[in-house]
Amino acid sequence: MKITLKDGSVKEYSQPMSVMDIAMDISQGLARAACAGSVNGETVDLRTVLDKDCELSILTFEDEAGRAAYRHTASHVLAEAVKQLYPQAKLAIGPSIDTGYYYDFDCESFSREDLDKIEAQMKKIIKEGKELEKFTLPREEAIQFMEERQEPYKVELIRDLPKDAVISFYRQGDFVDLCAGPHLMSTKPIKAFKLISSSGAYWRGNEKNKMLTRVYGTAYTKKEELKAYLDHLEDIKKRDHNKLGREMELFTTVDVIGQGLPLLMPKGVSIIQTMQRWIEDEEEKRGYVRTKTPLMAKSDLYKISGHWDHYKEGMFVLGDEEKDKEVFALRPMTCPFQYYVYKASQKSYRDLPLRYGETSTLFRNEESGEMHGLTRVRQFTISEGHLIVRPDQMDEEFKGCLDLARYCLRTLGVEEDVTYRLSKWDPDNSEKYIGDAAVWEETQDRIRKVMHELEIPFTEEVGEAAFYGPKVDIQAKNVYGKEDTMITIQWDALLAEQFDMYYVDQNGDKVRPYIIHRTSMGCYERTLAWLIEKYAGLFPTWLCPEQVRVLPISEKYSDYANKVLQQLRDNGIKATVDLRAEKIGYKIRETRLQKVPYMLVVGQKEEEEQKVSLRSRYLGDEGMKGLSEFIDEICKEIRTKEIRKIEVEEKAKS
RNA sequence: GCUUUCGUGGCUCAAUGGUAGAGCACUUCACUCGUAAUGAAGGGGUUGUGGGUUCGAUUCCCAUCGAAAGCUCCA
Repeated sequence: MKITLKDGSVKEYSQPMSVMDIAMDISQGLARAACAGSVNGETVDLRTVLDKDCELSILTFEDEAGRAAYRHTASHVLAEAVKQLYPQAKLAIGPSIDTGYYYDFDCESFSREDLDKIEAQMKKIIKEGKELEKFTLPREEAIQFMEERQEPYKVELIRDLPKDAVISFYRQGDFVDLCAGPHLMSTKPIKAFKLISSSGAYWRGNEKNKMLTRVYGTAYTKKEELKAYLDHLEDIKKRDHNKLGREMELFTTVDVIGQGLPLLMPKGVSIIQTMQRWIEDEEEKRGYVRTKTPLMAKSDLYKISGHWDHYKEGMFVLGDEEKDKEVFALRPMTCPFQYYVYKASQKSYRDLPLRYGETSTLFRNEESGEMHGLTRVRQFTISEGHLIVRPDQMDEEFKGCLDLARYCLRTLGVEEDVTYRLSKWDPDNSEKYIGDAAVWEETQDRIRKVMHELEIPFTEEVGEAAFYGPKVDIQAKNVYGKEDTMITIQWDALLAEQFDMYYVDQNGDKVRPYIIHRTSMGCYERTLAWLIEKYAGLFPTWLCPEQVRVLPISEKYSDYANKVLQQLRDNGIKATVDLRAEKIGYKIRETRLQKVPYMLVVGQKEEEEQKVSLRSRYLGDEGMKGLSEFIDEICKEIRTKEIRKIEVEEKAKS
């Protein structure tokens, strides 16, 4: 048999060989690093015996699938340790994940001390360096085997496997786990691992099921890599918007005001205001008209829209249908309000497309565990818009929305940080949606076509659509890797019917328009959170709540400092002055810590020459300069929304 | 909503079943200063809230509100 290796070389063997044997034949080093194999592109266990010609790569920790096998074995070590320390614990599942692995147990929850004990036990197990042995059992025997071992979750998993599936197990010493693999040959190579945390998780991810205890861990081949990862976890906490945003006085929360109701403070408002003005102006350039519609409506409206049936528990309802003549609800979206703006007069095909925009405050009654900083809140403001278009204009208008969204992302400097997702309906769950299958398939095809034409890479996700249509969601990850929707563009061929919207075509017939629901940028609160984390608080100058601070050397130069300040403000620059009787070093330190991009130091020299000494976070001390020259430069930077690279090292805050 | 953890001056944190302490910040005074912390003095907490146990609770128990991580959810 001929084995073609990654580098193109060919090995010939006269008898069947396991992947591990081949690795050993190539080199001892490779055999030591081997985690799994890849045969004709398919990941296999090191124990897999090859008997036909094929292409083989030996996967190590450097390969994604190899890393997964390595960490999966670490999760088995975790499970073995838990079973040794807590024999009554029942095993559920324990896969590898991006950042490591986890294992779910049905048992008492673990404290940090418990995790430390488990870690120590894992060390012992690894030191013993037990071999992992793979074996398979027929279905009935597999069930019986796990029943004898009193593992009800494993029994359930086996019962759900296809009838003809080969059921494999891995054994290390006394510990046996149902597992498809692949795994390392022994527990010995696991060099650097750490249990990160413990939390609850529902069995099979269903909240109706029992809550199990999940232990998260990670594992690396080198101690330094593990340390680097743990340091990274500490580091990202510093950019966490929920911490940094409060520290920088962008927002705060107050117990008595309520969950999910952050208070935006002056600096936070400044950033949001800047973005809002920019977006509103940009939309106007692109032919949008603006509406301003009520924050609440009678229940009747939501009954027409379908929200009363599909989304009532997510709304803040004012009043009681049993007792009150009128029941109101705070709006969770703007759609129907703008539809009634459309319906206020009769429309011709010549009027379309109509692009309505509104800076719209919405209310959603999220469950108490869902709220988070500025990213999941109960009241938020969004650059919401609805385009009422003729069916034949739909593709072009949809493209226009994507173009606007991408312009916004580009300008904010986050274009590279997003992924695009086509969110489709779930045909197996059709009662969650309105309209029939044909409409859904057609609109999904048309969105796909648009995305291909624009050459935007995207993934597809079943069951993520709105109840009235499929959509393109633009997703971003926060510092912890958790994904959120930043921008959404939704294709709606159905709601016009619900609201009896129409236009009159060339023939004088009434025709249903299509609707695009879209945001040009995510909600302002969430976008602010995203930018805080993206820039670690060092926002591009045009977004900074304070762009320049004037620092007089002593109180003697207050008058000149005030004069400089006034000129900056006259030019629309967000500037302040620090007139306190402090030393210049102190004022500079404070200004840097508050992340103000530019400082203008003024003293005797500057006053005599009518200049300023510039110090920026970009280049540090830049020396004396004419004030108008500086104003020209910064105004240009602000006008072009430039994202300047920060060259000056931030000194640690001690 | 569920599991776990947490809640001490504006912020970061310390402490003990026996009348709460530090640093930063704040206020006042002195210094009038040249590129990351000038010095001194002072004010500020019924330890999230409400109960209970106890001679005594900030510490132990219960409830409640809020926060963090994860799960579920996100029209």
